[in-house]
Parts: sequence; C-alpha cells; structure tokens
Amino acid sequence: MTESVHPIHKHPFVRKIESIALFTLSVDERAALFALPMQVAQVGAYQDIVREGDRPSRCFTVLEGVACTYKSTQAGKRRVMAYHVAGDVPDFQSLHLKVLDISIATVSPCQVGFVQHDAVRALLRSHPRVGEALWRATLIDAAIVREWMLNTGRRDSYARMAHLFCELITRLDSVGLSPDRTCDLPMTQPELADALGITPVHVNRTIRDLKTAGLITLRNRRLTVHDWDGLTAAAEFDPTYLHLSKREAT
Amino acid sequence: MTESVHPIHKHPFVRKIESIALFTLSVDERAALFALPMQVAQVGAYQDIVREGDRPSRCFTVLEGVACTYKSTQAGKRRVMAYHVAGDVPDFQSLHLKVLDISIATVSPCQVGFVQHDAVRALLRSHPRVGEALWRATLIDAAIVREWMLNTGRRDSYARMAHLFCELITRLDSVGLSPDRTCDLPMTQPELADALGITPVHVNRTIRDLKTAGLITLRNRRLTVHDWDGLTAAAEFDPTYLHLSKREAT
DNA sequence: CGAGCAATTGACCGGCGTCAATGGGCGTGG
DNA sequence: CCACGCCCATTGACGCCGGTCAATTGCTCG
Repeated sequence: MTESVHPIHKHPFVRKIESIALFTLSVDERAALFALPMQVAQVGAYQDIVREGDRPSRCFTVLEGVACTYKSTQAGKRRVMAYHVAGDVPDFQSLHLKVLDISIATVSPCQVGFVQHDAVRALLRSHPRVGEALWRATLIDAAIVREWMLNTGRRDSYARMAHLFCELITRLDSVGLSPDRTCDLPMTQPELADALGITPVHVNRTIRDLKTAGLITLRNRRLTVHDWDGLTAAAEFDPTYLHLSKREAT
Repeated sequence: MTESVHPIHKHPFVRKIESIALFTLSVDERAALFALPMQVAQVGAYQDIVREGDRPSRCFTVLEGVACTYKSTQAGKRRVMAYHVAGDVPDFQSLHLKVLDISIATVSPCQVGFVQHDAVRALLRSHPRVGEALWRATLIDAAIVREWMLNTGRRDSYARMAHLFCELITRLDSVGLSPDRTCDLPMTQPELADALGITPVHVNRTIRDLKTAGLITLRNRRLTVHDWDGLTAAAEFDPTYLHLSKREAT
C-alpha cells in the first residue's frame, strides 16, 4: 500500500484473510494484498464512514479500532447490525450493489484504509483465490447477521449480551487480538443497546446480572471473561457460524 | 435444463436474474441459464431441503412455491430468517462456505431444481456477468436479513408484520407474481411468529389489528392489500434495500 | 369420524420499556 | 483552574407490549 503502517506479516487485512481462507496465502498473494493502493486515514469516534444511500467508488478496511454497521428507522431509532474489527472489509458489497442500504460508523477512533473499486477488481482478476477468500468474508458477515437474528427474537437479553461478548472475543482471538479472553470494549451502553435491540437502561441491568453471576467484569471499557464455559453456556454460543478456517478447513 | 418444466422466457430463474441484474441478459446468457443441468424435484410442505451442518455439493433454486431459511436455538425455538420465492437460490453461499450455518425448508409444496456446484462454477467461468448477477442476489438476500434486523428490535409487532407483507408483495411483483397486490400466503400463523420473532398468539392479535385498520384481508391463505399507502406507512416500508434493478440501474 | 394442528379469544403475567433522579467522567470555555 | 454542561452509568418505580396458559372452534387428512 502507499503508506506502510503495518509490517506485512502483521497486516490486519492479511491476518483476517488467513483466519478465514480455506487455503494458505502464497507469498505472491500476500504481496499483492500488501501492494494494494490504499489510502490510510484516521477517523475519530462516532463518525460515519459511509452512509445509507451513498454510491461508493471505493471500499475500505478497518486497520485499527472498532466500527459498526447500522440502520435507522424514520423515527431515528438505530439498530446496529454488526461490529467490525481489524482486517474486516465491511462494505465489500458495494462492489456489486451500487446503492448502500446501510451506514457504517466508527465506534472507537479508527485507522481505516480506502481502496478504489478498480484496484479491488484488478486484484480479484489477478489473484482469484484472494477474491474467493473475500467472498467468504462477505458471506461470513451475512452469517453473523443471521446469528444475531436468532438472538434478537428467540433469546432473552441476558443470553443475547453473553452471546455478543462470546462472539467478539472469539473473532478478536482469531486475528490474534484477544489471546486471554480479555478485550477492549469501546462501545457505550447506549450503543450496546442498539446492537442488542433493547434499551440502554436494560443494558445496564443485564451487564449487572452478568457481573453478579461471576461471568465477566467490565471496567474502564475493558471486558474480561472469568468463566468462559459459563458465558458460552448462557449464550448457547457455538462458533460454527463464524466459519473460521481453523475449524472448517478439515 | 434436463427437464423442460418451464418455457425459457418464463423460467423463474431467468426472471429473477432479470429483476435484479444491472444489465439485460443476452440471448446467449439466457440459453446458458436454461441449459444448466438441473435436477427438478417436488418437495412437500414443511420438509427440510438442507440442514445446518450439511456440506452440500450442489445448490438449488426454488421454481415454484415458498421456502424459508431458519435457525433454531438449543431449546428448539425457531427463527425464520428469510422467505424464498420463485427464482431465488437460497444456498448459493454453499459455493464458498463448506458447512451450512442455516437450514432451509419448504413452507408450501415446492418445485425445486438442484444444480451441482461444478456446473455452477462452470457457468460462472463461461458467463461472468451471470455470476455477478448471482452475487448481487446473494448480497441482496443479506440486505433483506439486515432490514429484518432493524424490524425485530426497533419496530413493534404491528409495523413488523406490515413490513413483511409489503416486502413479500413487492418481491413477488418484481418477478411478475403479484400484479395486483394480492398473493398466496402459505405460511401458518405459528410460522409467521417464527419469522417475526413473536408468539403465534400475538401474530393472531396483530393480524386482527391490521384487518380492523382496513389495511388487509387474509382469508384461506390469501393475502390482499386494500390500502397500500396505509400499509407502507405503518411499516415505514422503503424498498431501496431490495436493490431491484428497475430502481437501482439509473 | 377422530386425531391433530391452526385460528381465535380471554385472563393473567413478566421482561423489558419508560420516566425520573443521582452521581461521575470529561471536554470546553470563561 | 475551576465551573459548567453534557452524556454515560446506575438504580428505583411503574407501566405496557407481548408472552403464557387455557379453552373453544374449525379445518384437514388419514
């Protein structure tokens, strides 16, 4: 890329693809990813990166920080659909869908990398396996939304929150960012409320219950899981839907 | 295809692609679609076509009838994620995700067509534009799930049900199956409950309210919308998320 | 014709929403 | 440097949408 903010072997994008691809990236493929003309930008917290209705000519990857996809009702009620961490390409769909049906915003201050659609298309042509991996990533994003659908509607708020925490820890761990079941949790309680489909007040009560049950602690925007088995049981968490290559490649 | 159950110009698959593609299918492309080696089968109502955990070697398209994608909690609570009508390819994702994270079942008796992954891959190679259209279809399916996410969590059951009816009528109309805002609605109330994330009892109350408001009638599995503007208003329905080519190609 | 499930309705309950109040952290401007 | 304002976090009181339980009717199919 144009600015070498990450050494190639630790590049978030490369790590992400390695965590989900069903093959091992070749040296050539890694180099092609690394060579993508990417415009790196710092974005403060709570900023929209793209908005519903936009017709983007580029897509972006999260290099650092946490972003979220959301939609709003006419009355202004927000619903967060997904969280995005280092390596994710949340708007890859814009390659085929001209008009965005979602908005994507930062949750914490983020470093993001923009790549022109044309450059992505060229990459897909020259390195089809990378394209396949990116498609896999897009399909996995959809699978995650479906799992959230099951949660909101058929699980109570306690299980839902436990499930969200399980998912975040698992995904971060898959890209090497949560080796010890601890992670930064930059979202505020009102934001969690939008992600879980409940109210901020009830988020607070639910977190309190999870703490009281001894499953987690959450202080200073830092989440720690104390009882992973207890948390996964409360959430009925089964990571199959994340389609991590480590588990699926067999 | 191997069995000519549909004349080429009315083939559900062709119609569907024409309803969402950003280009007009060439004669060659239509012929290629029509020539796909497809194994046609009749499936009775309430039968699983594929199940969570399967590793399919083929995908299928709905030729006739209504199918649904669903997931279940360990406690057996079901959540319907999407409905599929004529022309849809609900498990296209299985081309890239080996293990299915969802189950797909018929709602009404269906005619379905199975196509081997290899044949699909060959089609994608020989007719890349068709491949693009199919990717669009997959991404649109994901967009629909996201719209449902907004519904379940940030709209009440009345708006949710209105929204579902608006979506079904619009989608059927786009493939020519609901020219007059009337359609078959084969799903029972308990099934609607699973789609809306509420209980069967509450489905009944909500339908009653929609009828009382003069927006719809629903008798003998047949839905008729009497006040389209009223229904779309109650639902805050905006069809942008369906990405119909008629609207998006401009 | 009987079993089983869908449809419908009433009575009651509970999880979560709403409202309101308090305290705390943090940025900003005087 | 502190005061003010703003929003987040937390908690209690209360209300309501939708869940639960239960009974009745009707349809469909074997």
